[in-house]
Amino acid sequence: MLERARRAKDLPKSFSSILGRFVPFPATANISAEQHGNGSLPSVVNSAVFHLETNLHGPTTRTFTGVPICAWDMKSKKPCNCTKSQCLKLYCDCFANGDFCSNCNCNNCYNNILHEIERFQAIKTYLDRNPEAFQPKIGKGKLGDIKPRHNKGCNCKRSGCLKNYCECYEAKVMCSSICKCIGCKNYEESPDRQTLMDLPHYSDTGKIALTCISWEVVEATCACLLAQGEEAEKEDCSICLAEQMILEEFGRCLSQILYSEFQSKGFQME
DNA sequence: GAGTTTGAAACT
DNA sequence: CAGTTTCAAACTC
Repeated sequence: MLERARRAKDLPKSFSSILGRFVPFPATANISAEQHGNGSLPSVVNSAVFHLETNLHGPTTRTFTGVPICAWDMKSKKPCNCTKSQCLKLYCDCFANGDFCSNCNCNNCYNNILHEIERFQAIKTYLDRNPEAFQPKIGKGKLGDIKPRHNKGCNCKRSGCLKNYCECYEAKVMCSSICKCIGCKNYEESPDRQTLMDLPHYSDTGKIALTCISWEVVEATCACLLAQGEEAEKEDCSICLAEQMILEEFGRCLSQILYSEFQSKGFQME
């Protein structure tokens, strides 16, 4: 995989920029609407990447544990139910996480490849307003802090920050000094919080946290996919075949990633 | 499943 | 920047 990645490093910059879509925001957002719409990007790669994004639900920066250890989450993306936002506002979780909508229950959805111009325009609008609009909400906290915290803090008034209405609680992080919540019970020594934590549903049983997907691994994977896309173009393959080749390459990369992960955790692989 | 509550996002 | 409205998710019944 690394050797393939090294070869792919020599690819033209435009390829790399479009595959930036394969890594989470804000890298995705670096592509302007003009760049995207000029038709110079390889449609084969473009379309395959879209399929990867929509069918595999990755990448996403939101993790169930609230600790964005890696960009990809094993958990499937939760479908949204937007009715009025066209899924192009931050109300929409899919859009806010940098995902396309897929298998959602939304109405009049524009958060898909069919409306990419509108989608990119919306992204651009938000980034102009706030360059960190698509950054993960849970960050590491102040320099030197070990524990993660909500980057903006919450403003809860009635939930005591012990219900999923609260973004801190939902992300399983403590409220911090930047929160403006009233009647907060979401702090380390809180007896109410302790009671909730003792309930069985709180713990994430059966989940596998991927810790091995570093940026280097993501980059290497993207490089492999690019190499495959380029090869497909060189051989003048049909779009369908090219997509298949890229997807198969992705499968191989994924296998290797999971293999390394399981090995590092001491699981026996068949 | 329908209705209510909640708080973030958007708007004024 | 503060107050209000809109929105979608969480929650309750």
